[in-house]
Amino acid sequence: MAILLEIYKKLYQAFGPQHWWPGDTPFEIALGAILTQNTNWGNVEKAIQNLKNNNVLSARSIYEMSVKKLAELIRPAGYFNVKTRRLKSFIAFFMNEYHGSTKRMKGEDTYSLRNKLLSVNGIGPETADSILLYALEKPVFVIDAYTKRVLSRHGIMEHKKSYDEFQELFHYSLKRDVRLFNEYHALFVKVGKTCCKRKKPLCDNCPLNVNG
DNA sequence: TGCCAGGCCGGGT
DNA sequence: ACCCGGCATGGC
Repeated sequence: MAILLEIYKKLYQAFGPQHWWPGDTPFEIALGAILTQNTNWGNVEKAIQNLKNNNVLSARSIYEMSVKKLAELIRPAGYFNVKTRRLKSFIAFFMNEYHGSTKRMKGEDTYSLRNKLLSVNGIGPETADSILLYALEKPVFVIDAYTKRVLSRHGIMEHKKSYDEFQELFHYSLKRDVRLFNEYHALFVKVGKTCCKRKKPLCDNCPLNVNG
């Protein structure tokens, strides 16, 4: 299955490096992963900026913050009531299990850490894997709506297949490399935003269609 | 101006 | 094991 590597090369040639994740620290990346659930990244940036402007972008600060205050600050990210609960759940887990230290969290075995993250209310497979890959630099491939759309539209895998089935395709086909997984997922988002959009059945000058 | 955005949960079948 | 409604703001 060298096809996945071929696709990667074409996307990289077309779009270049994406410089992900757009966040300064592992903790900020983890928060961003929760805030961006089904949400435009631009809105997430506003929420994170609000936290920064109030000097509360830390586990301890958010842990001690009232629900009302947190909801107010992350409001631009949408679903703010739901996401306030989810941020609180994640940070309670983060404080209890790792004393608010991303280094400690990073030291845990990837497989068991993933299962623990999935047990936190509000963290599903994509959010867990985004934290593992982009915040903790674990070689875990992130599947999202764009990945499914692009692969299904190009006949690589049926859209209805599960998250785990899509992920296995990458894990079995590619070298487990953090840099590769980082760039590849970011490129799926890029191509999904630019030329593989929802309502367009197909697009000309798609870098994956040119030649073959 | 309606559609879309880097999901996930809980209840029902 | 799937299917679905709910959750909400802001940009185009």
